[in-house]
Amino acid sequence: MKKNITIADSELPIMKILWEKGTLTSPQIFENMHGNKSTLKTLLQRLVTKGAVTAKENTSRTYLYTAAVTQQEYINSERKSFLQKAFDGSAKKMLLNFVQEEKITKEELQQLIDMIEEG
Amino acid sequence: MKKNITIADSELPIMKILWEKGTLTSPQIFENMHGNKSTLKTLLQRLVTKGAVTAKENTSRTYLYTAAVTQQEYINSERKSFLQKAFDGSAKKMLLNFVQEEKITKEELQQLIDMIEEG
DNA sequence: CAAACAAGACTACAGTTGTAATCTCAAAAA
DNA sequence: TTTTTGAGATTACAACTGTAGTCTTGTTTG
Repeated sequence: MKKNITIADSELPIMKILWEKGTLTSPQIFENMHGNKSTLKTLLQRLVTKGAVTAKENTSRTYLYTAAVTQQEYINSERKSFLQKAFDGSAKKMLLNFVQEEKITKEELQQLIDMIEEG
Repeated sequence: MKKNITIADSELPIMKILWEKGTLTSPQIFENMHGNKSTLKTLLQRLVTKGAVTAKENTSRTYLYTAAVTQQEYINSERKSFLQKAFDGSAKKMLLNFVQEEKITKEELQQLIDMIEEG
């Protein structure tokens, strides 16, 4: 059974950097970010503990950090959770709602259809 | 400034019943649900404390509960949060992802366009 | 009226989250 | 070599969550 790794909102910025840049040392991660260093260290630590990020020994006393959960896995998990909570799991209901709330235009829908047809 | 009321996952089933049925007593809420009664009481209590549900005195010692946050408000809040976390706030990116992941078909997109055109 | 019932109030408790300070100690700098 | 630095480890702590038990007391039942 695969354990369900949850990425907290505060931890997400770190994941985004790792998804974008690949493998980095902690200073490299942090220089791409704002916020209190101590807090960031804690969040990175937690991600490692959870298994969302792997830490491979680099020089003694430092590590190279890499995302162990892919962005698509994260998105899939968030999508499922969102659809379930707000639309009983139905992507169709959601779409309808987005259209009604005007978060999506007819033009955008048409572009997608065109995209699909082009393959 | 409006306070940001957060509805926890465990509390959502109660909200869903209130959204569906309107105003109910706690026994009426609970008879529509599964789960430990004591836990449900706690969750209902928390919803009242948060202001997500209002409790109007009924007979002495009992209340009538009503959702104070609408389902659409909840959905909007979840939508914003989901789009932000997974797609930098872009509904378009999300749609593209759904199409790629085959959560939405060309036919469904076409139906929506037709719906918009009919008004 | 006495006993049982139960809605709501109060208490409990561990895990997660957001936020951050302090401690350790090897490596870099002076 | 002595000092400084800083990555990582450890500790802190309150709010929120998930889950559930106990206490109070008015109401219902026998």
